[in-house]
Amino acid sequence: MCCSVVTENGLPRRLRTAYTNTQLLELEKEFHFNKYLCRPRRIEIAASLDLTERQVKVWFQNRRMKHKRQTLSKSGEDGDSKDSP
Amino acid sequence: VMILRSRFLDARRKRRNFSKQASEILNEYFYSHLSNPYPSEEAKEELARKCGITVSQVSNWFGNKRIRYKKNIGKAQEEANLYAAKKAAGASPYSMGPASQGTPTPM
DNA sequence: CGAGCCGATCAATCATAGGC
DNA sequence: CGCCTATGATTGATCGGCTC
Repeated sequence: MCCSVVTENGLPRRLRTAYTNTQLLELEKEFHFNKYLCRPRRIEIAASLDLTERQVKVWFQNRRMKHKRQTLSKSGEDGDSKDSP
Repeated sequence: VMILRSRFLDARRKRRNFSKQASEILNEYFYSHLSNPYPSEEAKEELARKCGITVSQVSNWFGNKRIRYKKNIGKAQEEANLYAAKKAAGASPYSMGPASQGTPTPM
């Protein structure tokens, strides 16, 4: 539905749309504001960035996962024996 | 598409290939579990320790390996399979004991 | 019953390392 | 030295399972 599963010859082909820097910048900005979006806000953002609600929803989910992972690695490693910038 | 991809200079991908030993360990596990190359979280942690890399890196490695292996099948993959099977038989890697990680032989 | 979230994975792509 | 392939990392999107 969202991404044309181009069945050019019977082979499903999902396309990974490349978001523009502007879209990513706005999404990041919003994410810093809230980690979770309410429906109205999602609709608003989707419209302003020309993305579907689903894409915005998925972007936030992936972003949360990424955030969790980064947080985990930063505090997850105890007195390891490594550098420290 | 070439003008807008700097990604604000992501401090990304300053990668370094894994050590030969780490690759050996990962490949041995992969080929000895070809029917289900999906290590559990615990197995990933153990592999990560043995390889001296992070669990995320282990996940990345398996993700890449599965896809790239699938994209070949019938190539040197067969050979790699034999190579791994031979090693598994010759040496005594793991092949079990997910909970018993007593790894007295780091190499 | 359906919507959103999480965790894992897929799949395509980016960017660099390494071999020739 | 440049070119080409191998390889690690990133990320848009999907899948199954769970919660509400």
